[in-house]
Amino acid sequence: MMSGFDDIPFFDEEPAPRKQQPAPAGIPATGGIAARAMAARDRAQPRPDYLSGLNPEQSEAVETLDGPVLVLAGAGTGKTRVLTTRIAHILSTNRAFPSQILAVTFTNKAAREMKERIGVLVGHAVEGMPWLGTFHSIGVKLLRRHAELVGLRSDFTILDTDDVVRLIKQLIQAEGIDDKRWPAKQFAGMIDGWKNKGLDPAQIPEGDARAFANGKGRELYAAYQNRLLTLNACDFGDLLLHPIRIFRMHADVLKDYHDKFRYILVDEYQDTNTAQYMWLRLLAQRPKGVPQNVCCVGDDDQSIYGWRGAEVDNILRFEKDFPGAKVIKLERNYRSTEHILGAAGHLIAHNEGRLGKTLFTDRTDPDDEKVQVHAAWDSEEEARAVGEEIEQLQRKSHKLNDMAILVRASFQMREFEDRFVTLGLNYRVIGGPRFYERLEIRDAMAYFRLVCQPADDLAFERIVNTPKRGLGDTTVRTLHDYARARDIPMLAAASEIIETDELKPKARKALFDVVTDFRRWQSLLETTVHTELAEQILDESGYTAMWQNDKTAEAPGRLENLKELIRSMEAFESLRGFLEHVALVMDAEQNENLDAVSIMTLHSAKGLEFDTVFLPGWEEGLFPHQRALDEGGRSGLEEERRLAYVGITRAKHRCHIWFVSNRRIHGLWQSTMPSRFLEELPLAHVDVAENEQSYGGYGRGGYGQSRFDKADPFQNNYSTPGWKRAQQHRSDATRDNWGTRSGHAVERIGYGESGPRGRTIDGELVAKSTATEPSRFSVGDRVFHMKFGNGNIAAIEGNKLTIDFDRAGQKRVLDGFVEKA
DNA sequence: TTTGATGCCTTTTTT
DNA sequence: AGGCATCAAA
Repeated sequence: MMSGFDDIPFFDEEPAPRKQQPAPAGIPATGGIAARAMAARDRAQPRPDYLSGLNPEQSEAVETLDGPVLVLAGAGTGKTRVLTTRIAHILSTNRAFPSQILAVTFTNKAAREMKERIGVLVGHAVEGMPWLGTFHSIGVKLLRRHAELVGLRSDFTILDTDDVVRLIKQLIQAEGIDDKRWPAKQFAGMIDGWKNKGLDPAQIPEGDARAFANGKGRELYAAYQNRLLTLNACDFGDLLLHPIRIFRMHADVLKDYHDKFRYILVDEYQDTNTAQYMWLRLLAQRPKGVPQNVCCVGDDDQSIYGWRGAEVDNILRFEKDFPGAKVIKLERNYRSTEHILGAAGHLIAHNEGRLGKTLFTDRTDPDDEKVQVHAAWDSEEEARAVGEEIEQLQRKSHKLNDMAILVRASFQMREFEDRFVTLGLNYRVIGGPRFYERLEIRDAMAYFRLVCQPADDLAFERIVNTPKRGLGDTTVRTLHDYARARDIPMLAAASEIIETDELKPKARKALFDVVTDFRRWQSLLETTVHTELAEQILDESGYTAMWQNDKTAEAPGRLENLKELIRSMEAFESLRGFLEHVALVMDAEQNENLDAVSIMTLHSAKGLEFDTVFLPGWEEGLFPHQRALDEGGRSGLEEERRLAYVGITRAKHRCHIWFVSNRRIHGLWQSTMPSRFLEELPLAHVDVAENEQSYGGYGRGGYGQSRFDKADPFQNNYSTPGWKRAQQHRSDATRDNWGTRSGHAVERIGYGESGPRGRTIDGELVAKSTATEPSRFSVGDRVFHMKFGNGNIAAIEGNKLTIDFDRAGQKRVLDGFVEKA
């Protein structure tokens, strides 16, 4: 949305067209004679090693150092290489010191990777780059320096989502608002949304403000911000917003950073939200005539985070924001086969409002496989068949590490996991529950936080009665009120209140012990090695013992995690340093060295590549997701399509797409239609894979007429009444009409003899949601099926029957297709 | 405090 | 459907 920027005075100032002007002192001359001289010097010298091997566009992106540059880097076009080489180039031409480069990424992973790769190019110099990091980590660094300008102390705490929700809940209750009707979590989401847009409580739209808690939205938001200040705390959004405030209100501070950052680079620019954009504009802005050496790299076709506030618009209007910007497109792809690029390119061409790139590759290998589209009866069969293919590849000595299953929604993962467990296939789920989000880790962290930052009331409340110390709600409430009345932190309140007789003797004693413990730990903070102190805290507090005495199945794992936590502290110098790391880096490294298939969502796959990629679940309603359609309309659909594009372009050599005709969603069996994206794939690069083993020998005419003898399953599915109806709403007939093809069956890289028992076809999309009705059959019944003949029912699941057919073997069919024999 | 019941939600995720 | 979280009651 456009909200926000236009009323920011600072941005209204149109930068003048760039013209040659003497550079102010302290900034290297970048135009005119000096520049030409430098360019001449550069030419005179042999091209440095790191520049060789770049294609012309990449070179241009690396060597255009003056003025704004937008690099539109398609998938697999060497984006990271350009970024890292550009930095190396800046450093080795002495344009700037390492500390004068601001390089921003979105994730810690990306930052880490960039640092490593720059290290390879320039060696130790990378260590002198303190301003390479995520928006948030750089934000923290800025804020620690200037905290007092926004009313914080520099040792402020960073709250994570969980803390924020609990805090908001308290505020809602304090206002006397029903927290059932107005969930804290929802409000936390709203605040997050506002902060993504860079809005203060005073700036939020009236409508938004009224939408929550009978119009108290604005007051609550303001109360929340106040509470954060008293707690000396920040949420993630503040890590961006506070620096923005500081830059706006203190021109001298901003000027310092303008002088400092000679070069600014931003990765994944298409993912920036409004707040990040404002932050960046403030830093990149220069006095008129001074070049804005800002280089943003991104791909509008890979913008998949609109739902969390990313503004594709930021990348689309770069040239307006930075007049005179040079736009460089990287379209030469080094990752995928022509078929994969062809399929992806054709798909994404259905989006409007693109900057327009077409990936190409020189490689043409007749052996390259087209993108394969497969059909399956249901998700179970889908998982089984994918498992088969993986084993097949494995037998041809492909590494599991080179394969990935990319799903739209995480509930799809389970089916694959189940199957792989059965097969004994190693797999790795990426993006599951995070280490630092585990209960025991958060508890332990709360102890550490409170030792380092006694004002951290959230931490205090979290652990004051963990393990159980008889300090229940009543006591905590009393303490809370006491602290609030005097405007002091709860730990401080605790040490006061135990001197009084406000509490019952039992609670008083327990609280006394807690206070004493924390005093002792605090006194050890400077003198004891932090890992030892941490261990000591967990032991003396009784926290370790609590889990040791716990006989539930998870307890040993939790203890193990605590050990792991202590171990991971070793890499840090102090408890404080560790806390900061955890606040910002919520992920823990996974165990590498294991050959395993990766299972993850399409979102978490961005930036990765695999030899073989499986894309299951391409069905209307799931992908594109119904909710994206309902809530996002056309742009929602386009974002889904970009997601599909991201999925396909992850593949280097093989890309296998699946759809099923029946899927269980929220416990109900639903018949599904193939995704419209399938229809948007170009015939030239896609094959419809047909399982040669389909029901044990159809095709040899074993079981009478099957419509599949005449046409592929797509024609069947696609000529369903429902599908046709769906088509009518689409204006232009699609260019790729599967229906024009007849009888095409792709030679599968075969399922061997041990392959799946065969696809139960029956594409008729008539499977009504009959699952709730009791089946009219029972196990053991003798039944007749039009195609498979006679058989006995082996099992019943809702309206799905597993039947042992006399001639066709075991199949699963819908009960609508059989009758009692 | 622990247990049992009830109600709710169910796309994607970073920091 | 089912899993989880929260809530009320013992």
